[in-house]
Amino acid sequence: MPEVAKAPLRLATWNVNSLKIRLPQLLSWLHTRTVDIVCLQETKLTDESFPTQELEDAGYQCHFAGQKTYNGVAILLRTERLPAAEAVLTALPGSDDVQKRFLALSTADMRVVCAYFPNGQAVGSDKYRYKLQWIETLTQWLKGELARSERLALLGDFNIAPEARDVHDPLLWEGQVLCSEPEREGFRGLVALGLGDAFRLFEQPERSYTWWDYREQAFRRKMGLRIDHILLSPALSKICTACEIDVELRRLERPSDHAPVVATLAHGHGREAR
DNA sequence: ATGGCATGACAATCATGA
Repeated sequence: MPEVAKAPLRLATWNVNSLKIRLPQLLSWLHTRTVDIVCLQETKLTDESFPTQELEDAGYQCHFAGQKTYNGVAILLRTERLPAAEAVLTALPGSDDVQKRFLALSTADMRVVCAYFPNGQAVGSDKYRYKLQWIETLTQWLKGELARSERLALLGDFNIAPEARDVHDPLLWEGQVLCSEPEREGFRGLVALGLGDAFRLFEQPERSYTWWDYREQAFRRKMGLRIDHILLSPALSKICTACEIDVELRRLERPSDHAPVVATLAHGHGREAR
């Protein structure tokens, strides 16, 4: 049966490294790109200081889970396009984590999960063990969530470069944090739930990365890692028509060290025929 | 030599990031 054509739905994830500093860039980006769902990490803002008014004025409904100084996540929903969020979760169930790294909500018959994975600091450290445990808890929760929601998207800063081609110098990074085998196993565990790496659904340029160190002119020298990802359940992978990294934001004055990743879905609310 | 930036908290450096 014929289906009414709808404008594509665009989902994005961006580690802003301080929303206070990056708000002008975010507003300008939202103004020039059409993105419907925006997941942000490292807002570094308490909920009281979240720039709700500015973002509502820009046409977005705001959901956030923040804390002072570190971490902090948010999901922006384009009001004109999307119904109000439901079933909002501001903490990862099964975790007693005080760090604000997780936010989930439902809109347009879709479960959207925004995640800021722990960095891990160094292989073998306490923070590394915390990272692996956090990934395990997320994976277990997602397993149940996928049983309930056919249409699910996991977006965020995973702090994992899944494969050698996601690393500018695989030998230099071999076994290091962000690239170690246990972390990559964690990533593959998420994929094993049925989640597809939207970026790898398509042919991509070589040396595609989402993070470059502020030091050593790493961006200019293409010394990056692909650690920010959009993972889609099978029903969403099927309607995903594009996924790209918006490197232009890394070129700006006073940039975040991460660039956004944007995925396009062929239609928004339309259910797949059954 | 393990830093080099950047950010926030805080008031000279220090924790953290990746």
